[in-house]
Amino acid sequence: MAVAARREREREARREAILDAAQVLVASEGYHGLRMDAVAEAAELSKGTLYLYFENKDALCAAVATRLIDTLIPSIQSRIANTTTGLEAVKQLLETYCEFTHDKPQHFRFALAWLSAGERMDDSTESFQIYRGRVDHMLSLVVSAIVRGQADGSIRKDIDPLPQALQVWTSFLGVILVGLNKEAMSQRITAPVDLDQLVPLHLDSVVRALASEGAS
Amino acid sequence: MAVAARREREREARREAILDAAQVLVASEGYHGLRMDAVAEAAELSKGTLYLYFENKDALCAAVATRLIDTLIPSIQSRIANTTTGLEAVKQLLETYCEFTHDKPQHFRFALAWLSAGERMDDSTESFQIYRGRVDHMLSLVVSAIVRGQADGSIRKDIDPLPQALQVWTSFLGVILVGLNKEAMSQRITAPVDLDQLVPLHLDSVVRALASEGAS
DNA sequence: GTCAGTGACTGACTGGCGGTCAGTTCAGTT
DNA sequence: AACTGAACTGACCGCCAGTCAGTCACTGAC
Repeated sequence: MAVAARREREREARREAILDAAQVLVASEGYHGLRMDAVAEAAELSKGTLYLYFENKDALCAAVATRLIDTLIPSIQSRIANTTTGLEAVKQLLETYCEFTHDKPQHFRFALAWLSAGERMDDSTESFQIYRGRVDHMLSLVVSAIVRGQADGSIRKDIDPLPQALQVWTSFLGVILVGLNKEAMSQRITAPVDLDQLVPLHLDSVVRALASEGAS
Repeated sequence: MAVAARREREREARREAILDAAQVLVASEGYHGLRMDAVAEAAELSKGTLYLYFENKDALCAAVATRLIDTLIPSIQSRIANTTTGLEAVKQLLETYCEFTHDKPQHFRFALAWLSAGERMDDSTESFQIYRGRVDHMLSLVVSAIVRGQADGSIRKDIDPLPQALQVWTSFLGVILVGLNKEAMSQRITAPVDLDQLVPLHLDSVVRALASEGAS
């Protein structure tokens, strides 16, 4: 039955088409602005069809986020490969992360910040489990960079890599979250601050906190 | 006309009653779980009446958040007053902040994290402007602690207080955000990490990054 | 060639919720 | 007693995620 194989391919193509449509819309409208009707319209399908491919809106969003992270991880890995110390690797990792968020702010605000969203989100779907796997993977990159830094002496040895990696990650998240929606933030904070300088500032803080005493 | 004065008091009391009801509900249901019908029910009013006191749901939420922050600020100020250095003040400030979030996680997750919410929120209401004022105030406490630390030598002099205060604040936000909903996070991250240790870890990082070279 | 089976797709519909507004109530005024 | 207006009400509206009974196109068996 070559038919079944073709059907499978076609199905996968449809799924990708839906993801394409959703990705464009999520960038322009944000998560809450994303309408399933609009996705259906953009994908030239009826709304009901979307639900044959994704359990619900959150599952669709998780799949979009997963695809986005999948473009980020290889970049990070290649950047890390060219570093001489673990501390440098952490720095490169975060910088790559930043460049991506700078390129496609809406996408990554969504893909990464979503994780920390306080509000209810359906995390029971298969799509979400896959997304979770990607996040775990990114976190593991931070952990191994720290471990490597401890081995080569660039990072303090009195820290526990896993919790520290989470600290680095989550604090970065906060900075990115605020830095990404400058327009809204400048409405919400009176202080005349250029939010673009926030990220390098934080990067510097993280490096200072991780570096071994003697390191430059 | 003593009548007008009494009316004004009664009106204020109603407003407070609505806020009481909303505060309880926002703690148990979160922002998205908060239903205006439920608030009306809890306040023993009809839904329409809520809109005589608050322009919309976001304005109501901003007012709740403002009240919560108003309980936090005095505590922070008294804690700061008893410190010997600016660096110590920053530390105490963040710790106080933490204790409050630990006591009433749902409340402060809402009150503080809300600011950084990526999603659209009506920030045009008067209630929101007042809320914004409180956030500015909290931020200014961080700024002055840093300035003080630079004066007394406990904090590095090569940093710009305002952006650095924002960096401290926003990175803390990220950590708090994740740390607060441990249950959900443990669903979203496979790593076996005790999220409670995240906050002290971050506190330590912040202090290390701010401290002048020679300081202990 | 036909026809029953199968999977893809559709769009009208439901239910939940934020927000509205014409109408009711009643303390206070004249 | 008649009037005024502020407080309050709840039925109603529009929007949107999610559903489901029904249609359509293709396939493989006979």
